[in-house]
Amino acid sequence: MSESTATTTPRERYRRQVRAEIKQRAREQIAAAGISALSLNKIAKQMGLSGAGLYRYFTSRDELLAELVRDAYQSLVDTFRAVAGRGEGDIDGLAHALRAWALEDPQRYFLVYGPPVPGYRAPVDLSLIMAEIMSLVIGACDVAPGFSPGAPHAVPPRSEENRVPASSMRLALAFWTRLHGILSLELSGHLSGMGFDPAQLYENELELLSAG
Amino acid sequence: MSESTATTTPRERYRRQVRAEIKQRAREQIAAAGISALSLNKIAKQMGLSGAGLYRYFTSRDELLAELVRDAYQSLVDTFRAVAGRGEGDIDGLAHALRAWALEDPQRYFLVYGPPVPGYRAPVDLSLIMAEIMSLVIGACDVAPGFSPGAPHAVPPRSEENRVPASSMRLALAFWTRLHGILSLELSGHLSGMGFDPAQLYENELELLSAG
DNA sequence: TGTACATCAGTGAACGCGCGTTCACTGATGTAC
DNA sequence: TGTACATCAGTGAACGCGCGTTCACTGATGTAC
Repeated sequence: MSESTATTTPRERYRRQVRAEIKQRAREQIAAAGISALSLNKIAKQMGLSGAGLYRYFTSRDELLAELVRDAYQSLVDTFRAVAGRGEGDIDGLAHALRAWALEDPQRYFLVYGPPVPGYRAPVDLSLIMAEIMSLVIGACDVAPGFSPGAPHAVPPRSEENRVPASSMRLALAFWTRLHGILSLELSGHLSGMGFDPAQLYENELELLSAG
Repeated sequence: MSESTATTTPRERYRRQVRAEIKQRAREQIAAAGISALSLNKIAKQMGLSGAGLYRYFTSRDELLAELVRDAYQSLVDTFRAVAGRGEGDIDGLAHALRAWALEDPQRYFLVYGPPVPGYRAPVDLSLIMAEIMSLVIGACDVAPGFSPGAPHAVPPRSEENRVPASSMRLALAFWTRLHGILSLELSGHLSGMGFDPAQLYENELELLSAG
């Protein structure tokens, strides 16, 4: 009645809702048994739909999978943006957000940083999201205290063409590779049973990065 | 005739040869399209066998896959052993061997360090191999020059019970996580197109590790 | 050296299965006048 | 408010496919005496 301010019709709302539920079930399947276990028919069955019904919402399994990957990227950039918006977009803030994001859903992490399907080409908008992620990281490293992780003859990226100082770029790379090193080993189970806490290891590396 | 010194019968030799070829084709399939593309029937077809014929050599697809994983682990420990045997088993030697091993066959790398199948339990002998790999790394870090990657309140593994100094352990962990960080990002394509050379980045981190 | 038997590689047909996807359709919901 | 039409969610049957795996079998290779 007086809810004419809604920009979406009931049908649109319903559609979005069903799409969301499909993706949710898909994520659960992937979390439970890996990407190859993703099955449209199983999702339909879980939702009480016929298998064919799903094709009202996704034109193919590949499209669904592509959207899951997209969402995974998007959720990381959203997380980083939120942290930055709260004024906590420094090295520490981003690092803790990254770890929380990774642990919250390991399969989502691997959707982004796991082994690529050989021959798969990431669409352009994904590259843009990745670029934004990196630029947030570089921004955090830009205002960080002096840090020199490189040896004298280190070869940083040629940065004369953009305005990122070489030292910031080096710090950003160290940030990114070191933290992902811990996360990827931890999430693939290669740090467990070694008698120490991965979280502490993470904090260790983080302190080194924050205050060279 | 006079070749009675051979400990293997011709049949055994042939068997080993065919098994090796099956595994080789399997590796090629995985390298070309990922683990899920591994198909016994396709392998058989490639070799001019009927699909059923393969079951003389592997009792199931899972057994084949398990052997590939085993071989992957084994090839890394063999590589490390060889380097150590040549007297180059220091931090530098192991690091370069690790990188060469990873780049030589990225899918093999992911077989070991990629996303685990949720619910899969590694057999005991794999744990032993992993332990040997880590002990070679720790050994290299043991004789390395003084290094303190940890902040004052770092929490290294409790090492009173074994004989690995805490500082060696800390160095070994930094070695392992930092190098894998670069490798896993590089192999999943997340360092490309950023205008710098991953190999140089690797050398940078390595120098930091070798000479704190 | 020759014969009798056991071992083993490999075949071909068949199994059930679950998959993604298409198609013609029904019935409910929304829209225009 | 009522009628005529268009839109769209969802069904059910069917498609071809490739998969892993089993089974009874043939024929070649090795072994024992």
